[in-house]
Amino acid sequence: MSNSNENILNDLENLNELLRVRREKLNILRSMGIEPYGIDRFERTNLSSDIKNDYENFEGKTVTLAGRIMTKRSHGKASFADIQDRDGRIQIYVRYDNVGGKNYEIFKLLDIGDIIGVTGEVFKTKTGEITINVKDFKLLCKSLQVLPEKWHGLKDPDLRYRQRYVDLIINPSVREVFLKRTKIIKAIREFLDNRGFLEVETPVLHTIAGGAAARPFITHHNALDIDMYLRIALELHLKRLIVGGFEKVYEIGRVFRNEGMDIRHNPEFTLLELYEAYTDYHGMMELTEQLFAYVAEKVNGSTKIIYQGTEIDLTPPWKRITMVDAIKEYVGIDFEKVATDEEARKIAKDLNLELKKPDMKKGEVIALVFDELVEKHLIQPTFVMDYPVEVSPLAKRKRDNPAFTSRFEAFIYGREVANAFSELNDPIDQKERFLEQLRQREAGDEEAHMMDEDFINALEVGMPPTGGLGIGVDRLVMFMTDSYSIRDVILFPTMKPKD
RNA sequence: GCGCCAUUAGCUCAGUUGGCAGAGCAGCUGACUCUUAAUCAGCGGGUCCGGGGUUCGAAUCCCUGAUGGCGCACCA
Repeated sequence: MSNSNENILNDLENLNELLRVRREKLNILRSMGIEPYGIDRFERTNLSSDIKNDYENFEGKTVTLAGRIMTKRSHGKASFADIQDRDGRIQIYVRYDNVGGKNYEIFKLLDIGDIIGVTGEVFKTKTGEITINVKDFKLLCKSLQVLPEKWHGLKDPDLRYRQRYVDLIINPSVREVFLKRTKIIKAIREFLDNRGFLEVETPVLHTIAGGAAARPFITHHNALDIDMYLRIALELHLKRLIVGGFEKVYEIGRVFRNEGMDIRHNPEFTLLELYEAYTDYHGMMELTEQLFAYVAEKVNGSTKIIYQGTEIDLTPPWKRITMVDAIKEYVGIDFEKVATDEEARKIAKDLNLELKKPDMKKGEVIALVFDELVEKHLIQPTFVMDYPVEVSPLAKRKRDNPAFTSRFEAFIYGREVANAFSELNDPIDQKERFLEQLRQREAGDEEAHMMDEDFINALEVGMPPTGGLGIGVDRLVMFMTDSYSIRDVILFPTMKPKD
């Protein structure tokens, strides 16, 4: 302990001047009998916002507040400062007359970034600023780092993400986004709880990474000496719970996909999945549009939002169109008239689309054409229904057309925001589809689904007709907060270490 | 993974044709008891992202590496 203190002192000369000065002040304060990290507990009577929002009631009253010093303006024997607590900033006024000579000297040693508690009387300065006339103050924490400057704040994205704590101190709009994120998640829970859904928790560590097509992160369990996967979806466990008789379940949880990163993808992200027995994907469409409308109304006060300058109307009901009709509408090609895989592949080539593999099936070509040429047009909320069975290994086939499934994805601003289907509950069909995925895996598709024998067993026990829905919570938050990048709605986005 | 761009004081940014490293804020010293981008006077502060190279001379040009941003690819 004393050794490390000496080391810190010995290092003073190697420190940048600004940092050295702060450590020197720390020592001076200690020599004056102030221990800057010595206070365990500080009782406040109010937050800054209490006083600012209700000045008439507080005028002349004595209050105790605490917060971080954000600006300091000293005028000889009187000083002003702004302190920031969780609800905002308020000005304090510290006079030599009021606090005494020694305390005034201590106050002069305080820096922007230090955290103090103050007690004093509420008044308005002659320029009209609501202010605390400080009678007594305590240093609660000395800051040894320098905060970014008051005009331009912290802009460097690298620093903002790596030192989010500084970003949150300096940039009020960042704090607003994350407060809203919390409100959104709370609103989702309210919405689902009110409809009788049961919130559950399922494993994050999987021995089979199922429920989605994605590359998983691999980790290792030492005691069992087996590799495990971080989950890529919640789906297969939640459906086991439907088999188990819960009937309406949801989970809001972190999933992990070992893929590229960009403005819409973070390696770990928050997924909402819900399953409801005895309904189908039409029920899920209704639920999806109601959920979005509820959340928007709750956090923004309107079902209309502006995203990156575009007004988006989330008011139900949303447009519904089948994938084949959407392609007909936006590309002018009618896949109902396409009979063979060869014919479908020729269409893709004529459209200058690159086939991901030489033997692509018709359904895969339909999905490709949709992804490449239709998705980006779907700005207003749109349900795209009836996905090809080849790209939907967990969805129920349409009885009148088994090449397609009772599945939809919802699109807003050209982005997928929800994925849902009538859940496949035929264990034999499910097993065949897993086997087909395995064949693709053998052929080199690392993202093909894995076989999950126990899930097949659950389906053999019997799952009622069920509708299931997945929503990317981060993307929902992006829309509600008008955020350009997913990193702006994740407190600590994944960053590569420096060096 | 590929391409483009960025990286200069704690922060935000200038830096011309390759010729002494700059400003504002922050900091320090002094003055100032209702200021609020406080003011006034003075002072200090640099691994110009790292490593190589070209050159009499490199923040500036070339090569290479790191991190970040954007776009593309990947992501049904």
